[in-house]
Amino acid sequence: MAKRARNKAYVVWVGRRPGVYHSWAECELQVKGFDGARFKGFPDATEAARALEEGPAAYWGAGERPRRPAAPRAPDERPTKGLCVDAACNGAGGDVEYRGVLLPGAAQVFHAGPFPRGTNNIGEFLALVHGLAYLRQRGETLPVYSDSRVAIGWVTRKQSRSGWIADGSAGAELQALVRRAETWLQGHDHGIEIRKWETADWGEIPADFGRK
RNA sequence: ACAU
DNA sequence: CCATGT
Ligand SMILES: [Mg+2]
Ligand SMILES: [Mg+2]
Repeated sequence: MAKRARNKAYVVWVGRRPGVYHSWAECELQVKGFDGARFKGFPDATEAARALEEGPAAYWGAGERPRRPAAPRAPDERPTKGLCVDAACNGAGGDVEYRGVLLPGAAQVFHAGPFPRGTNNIGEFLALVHGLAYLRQRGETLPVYSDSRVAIGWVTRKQSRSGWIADGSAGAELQALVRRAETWLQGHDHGIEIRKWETADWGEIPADFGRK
């Protein structure tokens, strides 16, 4: 996997001991639980050092993000019929749960978890497969919506590509559920339409857990 | 970069 | 700010 351009240096303007740090772990010690802390990551130590001189004012936030999400761009086109699925994960390696919600109305029709030691993508994948099985069992012809490109991709190829599954670091229960989901996909021609939920246009998917 |  | 993925 092409690694993301990750921050390598962190400037702490306000914290236990202001300065430049070379790992998030070090930075976090200076900043976590420190009221009014101001800090930011940079690609390298040179940029971080310059930022330390300039002060935090040049770099907007103080750990605060916009309180409200951006407004949907096309709420008029928001789907009114279908099964929406979503997952929640308490950090990579944290607890995973997922659910499905039926439109119109957004009534919850299934929910599973929390299961220990998973990832966002494992949850999104299980949610989507559960949605397909749910619709198939009832002979429903509705589309399923997911906001996860990763999950849609895995389901389309009927196999997950989770690093946490591949190397066995996911919880045993999740490991088994993913395996079962893959087997189910490979054995059923569900014929259900899978659609991407366009969050930027329509707002959060109705199945969202609202924890962000 | 994009989606979470 | 972190992490999981294409
Ligand atoms: Mg989601
Ligand atoms: Mg969500």
